[in-house]
Amino acid sequence: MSDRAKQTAYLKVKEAVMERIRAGDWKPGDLIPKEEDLARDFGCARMTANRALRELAEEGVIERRKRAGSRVALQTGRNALFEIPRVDKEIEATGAAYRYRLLERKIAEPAALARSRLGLEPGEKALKLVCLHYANETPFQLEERWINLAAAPEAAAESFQEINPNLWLLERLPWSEVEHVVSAVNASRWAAERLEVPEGEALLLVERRTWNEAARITYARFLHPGRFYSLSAGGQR
Amino acid sequence: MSDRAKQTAYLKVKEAVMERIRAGDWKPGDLIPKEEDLARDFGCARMTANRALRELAEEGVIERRKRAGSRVALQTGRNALFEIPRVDKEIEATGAAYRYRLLERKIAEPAALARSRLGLEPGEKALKLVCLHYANETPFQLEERWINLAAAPEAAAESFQEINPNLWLLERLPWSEVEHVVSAVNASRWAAERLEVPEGEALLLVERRTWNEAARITYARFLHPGRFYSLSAGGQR
DNA sequence: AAGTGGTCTAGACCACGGG
DNA sequence: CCGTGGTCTAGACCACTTC
Repeated sequence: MSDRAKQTAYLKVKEAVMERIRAGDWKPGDLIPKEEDLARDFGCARMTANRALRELAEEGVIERRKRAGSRVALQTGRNALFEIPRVDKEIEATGAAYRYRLLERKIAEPAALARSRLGLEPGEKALKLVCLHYANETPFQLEERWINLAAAPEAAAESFQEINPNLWLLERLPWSEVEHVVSAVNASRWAAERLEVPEGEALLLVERRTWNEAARITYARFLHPGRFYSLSAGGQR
Repeated sequence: MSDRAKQTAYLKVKEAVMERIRAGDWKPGDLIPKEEDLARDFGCARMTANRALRELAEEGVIERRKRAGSRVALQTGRNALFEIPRVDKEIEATGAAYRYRLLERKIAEPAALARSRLGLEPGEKALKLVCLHYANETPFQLEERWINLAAAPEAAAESFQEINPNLWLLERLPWSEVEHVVSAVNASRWAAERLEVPEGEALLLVERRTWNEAARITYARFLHPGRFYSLSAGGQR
């Protein structure tokens, strides 16, 4: 079940809020009490309530906006278990400097594979982006991404010169479903040149599809040279 | 590009610490200044420095222990959460026939890498197994596994001719922690022959470590040709 | 035993953004 | 405009761990 260790005050608040959400007292989209009220109710300082809510927001349980207050996140799913990896954070977590570069941007009809992943009809167009993510000036990830303009029309107006597509999407479109497929491929000449590895080198390919109730949002292929992912899971449940 | 937003004090501290780490001033294992000192140096409150260090610890950049101080994390790469393990029986789930074959079984001292994964001292021995898993008579997975005999002494009496090590372990030893590391490698001649693929073919390598409160149990390397993993995540929990 | 992180408080000012 | 979150402070006590 959940933590019974209600020793620290901010955890008490956090657990209590989660409990109300779990119980259905506060449903997705509902406004929850503001920090000040929570602090009063729990007899703690506002900073304590703040930390509880901040962590819940980081975990995706609630969404917060100034002036508008905190609401239970719409996506029923807990991002706590399945978070979308963020390249920039992963890289910075290793102590390396993160750099992003856009290689290509065009609006075109996707090839058959990408088209089916996005659920588009033949003839429909989408936004294609190709970009490179560097860790300390070394290519770390080559990204090939299609964005469904029907789901994210604002993308057509974004240059993606400065912000990476993943961040841009995360900030704008809530997803409710994600699928990852991981495989290994030999580097094509095209990929090898960009990743600065020998042709034929084994690359880790991660394909990701994201969608919500309304539409398929994006399909992306990430290519990584060498070692990459570390998935860890504790033994609960 | 990293954050230019040095507006907030705790981010200033965080960035500054990361910068020192990146620059190599503070190397993995090094002690970094304590909160109090950082607060003084940056002219902020200790809670502000605390938040900076707390976030760095959450991101895996540093490790903190009471009384012992904060150190630059030793492990350079990790992060990115995914899902919990999967079962080998998924071959059957695809409708293919599953077959298992033991290729090798011996008790020996593991090489350095495996030894450290199992947490053994030089000279200690462990049980090594090599086996192949087939889907419809096609090699699907090549498994190289070390079992810590201190944690699972019964394994020494099991032939593993008929039952695959994963199942055997699952039925006997409850694990509380699992770690997976996924990467891509080019097929060595040895692996290529057994998997019946060309040498140099890109293979998906999954390393798995399993342990419980008492001891490290097993370390396994799984090699897969071609496509392999499919993780999907909706909302649950 | 003592030093360090972990947390807490009761105030405060600011910035963003909904109304 | 003005309420809400975002952050900050200058103290404080506690808990854990190493010494």
